[in-house]
Amino acid sequence: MAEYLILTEKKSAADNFSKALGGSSGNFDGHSYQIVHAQGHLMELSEPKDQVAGDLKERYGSWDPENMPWNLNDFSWVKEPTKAGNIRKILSQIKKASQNAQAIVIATDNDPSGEGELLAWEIINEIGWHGKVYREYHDDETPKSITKAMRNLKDVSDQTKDGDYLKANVRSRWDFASMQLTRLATSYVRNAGYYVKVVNQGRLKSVMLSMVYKREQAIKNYVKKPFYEVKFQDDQGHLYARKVAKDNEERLAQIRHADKAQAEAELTQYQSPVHVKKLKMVNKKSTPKTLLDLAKVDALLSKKGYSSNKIKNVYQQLYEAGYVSYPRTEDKVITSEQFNELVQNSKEIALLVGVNTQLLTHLEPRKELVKDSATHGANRPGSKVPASLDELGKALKNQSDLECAKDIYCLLGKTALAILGDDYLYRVVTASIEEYPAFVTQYNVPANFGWRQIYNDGELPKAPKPLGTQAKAIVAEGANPKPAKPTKAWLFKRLASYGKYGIGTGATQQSTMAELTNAKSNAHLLNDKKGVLSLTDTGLMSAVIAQGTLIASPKATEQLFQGMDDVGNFKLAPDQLLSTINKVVAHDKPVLQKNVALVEQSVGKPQKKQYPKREKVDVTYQGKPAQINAKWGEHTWTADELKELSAGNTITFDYKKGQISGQLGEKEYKGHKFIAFIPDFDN
DNA sequence: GCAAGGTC
Repeated sequence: MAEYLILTEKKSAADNFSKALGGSSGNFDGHSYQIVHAQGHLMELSEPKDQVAGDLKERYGSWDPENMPWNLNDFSWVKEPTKAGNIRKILSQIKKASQNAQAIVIATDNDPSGEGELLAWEIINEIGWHGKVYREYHDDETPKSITKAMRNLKDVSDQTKDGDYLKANVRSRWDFASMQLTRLATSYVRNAGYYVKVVNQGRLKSVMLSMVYKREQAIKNYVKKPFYEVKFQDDQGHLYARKVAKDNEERLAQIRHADKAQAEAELTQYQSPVHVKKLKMVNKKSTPKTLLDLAKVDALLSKKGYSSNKIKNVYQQLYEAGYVSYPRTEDKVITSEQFNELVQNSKEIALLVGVNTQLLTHLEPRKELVKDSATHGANRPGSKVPASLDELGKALKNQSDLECAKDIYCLLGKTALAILGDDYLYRVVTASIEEYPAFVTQYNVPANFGWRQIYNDGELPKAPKPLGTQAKAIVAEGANPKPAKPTKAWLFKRLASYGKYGIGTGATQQSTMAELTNAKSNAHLLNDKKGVLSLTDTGLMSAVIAQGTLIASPKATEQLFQGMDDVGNFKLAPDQLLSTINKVVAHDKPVLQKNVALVEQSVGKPQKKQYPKREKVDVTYQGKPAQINAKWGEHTWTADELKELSAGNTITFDYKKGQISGQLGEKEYKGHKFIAFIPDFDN
């Protein structure tokens, strides 16, 4: 009988706890223990209609705008196990193990969002545990950190006083309540006559779509404004120009002439040719960049044409086989242990990914990349190094993903090995025109490529020509820059760097990107062509209808997260923060309604035949011939199923993540009676 | 059918 039941977030964490404490059960520091693990969140909030009293079910099941905003006091906030296959089994295992324990130790990921506390308390509440609960706070999953944390347990038995739980819990309710905006947007667009599945809105999705939309508009509205500027050009081609700060419009207007003739007039004021004067040459160096996160891997490999969905799935399979490190890390650095492992495996990895081992010379950890604390460490090759790249196929369900797996491994290998390369050394040359010192030029001369020979995003810079001796005044043509096309790399960067908190976690950004760009998803709102994004028709509707709303503003997340900090510090009551979503819905509802008119401007009038006529098949119901839809949702009836249904039998078939049972019956819609498949859950 | 957050 174990005294402590140690609950970790996932299997890999349970394995690391087991290593640190000396087994999946045993004795540590005078206490007997047993380790169990969750699998991320095991519970999720029930459907809105299942959280309210009987007479309110219709209202909260409805997508009709007249039923919103919701009154959040109507909600019970009851949760149920998630739909994934083995969740109930995991829950019952944890419950069973808890029956022998004197206390539960929350040992989930220790992250400031409080998500680890939330998913632990969801489980603790679900199994009906009312005993002692402790929290340990590990910085990373090394034995040293885990044992240290396990010696410093905090009693958190009262969950209403666990600030981390409170903040994450209110976050989850706020986000859940934000689904009203999807219902509103979808209903308004449908009521205007458009055929759409769902017009998604949320504080992450809407912001992503809005960013792409605004960039698309900026490209569409771009008007090239050429300007003419006097510069000097030396006999080696280097250009000398006057330095002006970008925001110094007054000075820019003096130098950049809209009229070519003005520039030509200015040109005559200068003598030409003139002399080049070298001002200085400074030695500089740059160290390897930080390692990758999943969003960066996604953005870089999308250039090769892989979808976000494929990268997510293939990466996960490589992780499960031990070939790559944990995918959904927030870390951009690694620990010394992780660094040592990389050094040990470096030659093998280099041979696999095609890096010259002689370049691996910097075996001392650089302090900006190797820190004392990092939970999973940045994305990099795993502990298990394959004997060949083809061996990665063993990890894959589908061998056609092998090329993608190899590209992921090579990218991770090269970026990780780059931190074992020398500094990149270069010289910065500055020169000016002797007669007109305001005209300057500056360029870099690479001296030693160092780590950039191991990994460089794009081509290595070429050595520039030497400085010339003489220069001539010329009229150079320039223009206001055309906005670049929106790409995944651009979007990820904007999301991550917004405000104090960023918008969405790296892992959620990548999985949301995968959802939005997946043609099979209900939320297929973005097209992806080698990493270049564009809005689908529904995506455009979603973005257009959300203009001017709070949900599409990054400030919504910023204020929510600021409020979460206050909830975590007990400066703000959770319900106070939750009520801010009511204000968002109240503000956004009329904006969405008004914006429907803009949808017509951008995608045109709805076509007349909106809802495709469904294909019918013949059945028999109570001895009489009838017709039903050939498909139920995404399921097409087989001949056998139709036979069974016609015989009046109940059939069961696999559907999405579960099974559906039901039989034929009568249905009524708008006064019209017909025969249809009635699933059991409708009764 | 809906959110965003975990996870396989």
